[in-house]
Amino acid sequence: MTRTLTRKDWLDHALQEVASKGPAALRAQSLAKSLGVSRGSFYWHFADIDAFHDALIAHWSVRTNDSMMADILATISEADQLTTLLMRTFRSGAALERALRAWATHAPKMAERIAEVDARRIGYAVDILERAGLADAEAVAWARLLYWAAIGRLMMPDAPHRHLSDAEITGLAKLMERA
Amino acid sequence: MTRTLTRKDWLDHALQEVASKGPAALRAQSLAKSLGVSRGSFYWHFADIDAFHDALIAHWSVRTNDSMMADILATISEADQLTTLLMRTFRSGAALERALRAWATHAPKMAERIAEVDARRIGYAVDILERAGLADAEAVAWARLLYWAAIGRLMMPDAPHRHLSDAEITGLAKLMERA
DNA sequence: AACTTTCAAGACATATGTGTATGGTGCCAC
DNA sequence: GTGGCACCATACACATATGTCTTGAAAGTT
Repeated sequence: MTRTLTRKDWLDHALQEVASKGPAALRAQSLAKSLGVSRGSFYWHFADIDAFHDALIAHWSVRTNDSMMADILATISEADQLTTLLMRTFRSGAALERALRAWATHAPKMAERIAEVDARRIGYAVDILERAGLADAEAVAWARLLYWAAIGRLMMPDAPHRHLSDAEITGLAKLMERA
Repeated sequence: MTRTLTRKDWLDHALQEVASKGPAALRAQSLAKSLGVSRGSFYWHFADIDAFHDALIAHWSVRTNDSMMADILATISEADQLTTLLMRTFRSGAALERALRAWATHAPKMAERIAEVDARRIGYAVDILERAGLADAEAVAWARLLYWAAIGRLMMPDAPHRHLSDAEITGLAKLMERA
């Protein structure tokens, strides 16, 4: 029941819109219409479209990094950490991440942040694999391969297979342990 | 030196544009401008934007399926077929496929064709792995994992790593054979 | 109560997009 | 050589986008 909109309201709403309608929905007029306000509000909170995009990317970036690490570190068993990471990557905000990665293909600033997130996640996967006993080079190779597979799966268009079951994800983790 | 443009000219040019500028470049006016003609030509060759998109998707679909299969079947050694498939997927028209997959995230018709291409490629990978001696279930699991990794790698934003060397791809193929 | 700040509406200029209708130009057939 | 067809330009009506400016309402401040 907020009488007026905040900067954060605009950014949160934009994330919803891009997740469901794609990067083309990230327009001042389109967002204003779906929010039921005029663009006067938009141009009060943000200097222009570019500044808005920058703010949106930053908003998503901090939210993603925070939530992911907290979630993984909260898992009790060390053996389950890889499974948790995989699940988190395969599942979390699938539609949003899919849309943002699509956007990133032709939005360099978004691409930078995505690259940061990827590097962080892969690094964490390497840590887990090394603690599980894999040699350095092998851990890196496997971490990359598994992470690429996670992203590739995420970007696949055939919806019925998009969400892996817990069993399938656990199976992937076990498959890796055999190497 | 064609004096006038053909339907195919428009489609080929559109593929170039979407590869370099993204799905947002698939507009009649934008394409006409970059071709140095007016939209009169566009609306003579195509009924409307939707019909153009359909034609573009079909154009890409046949081109992709034709070239991929011809390329793979032309490889001599059976042992090299997996490597060829991986290379073909990792490399061929990377920018175009990246852009079209980005487009497909919010264009159902494009998503359908992408799904067809994916199914075909994965099916072919399964064949190769089975001929190499893997059991049915394992061949399917590995084919999917490797193909997802290929796509995930393709969609990664950090450019310096986008193109895998021959050695890295061969390494992936070998990594799989150990399982 | 008067004043200021915060937020949003509305009008305006301009750019870019779609789609139609009409007219023009070059080429080929006959 | 003229008639017809294929291809494209131009003009029009309309929708949607950005960004600026002016006005105004509602909340908080003093």
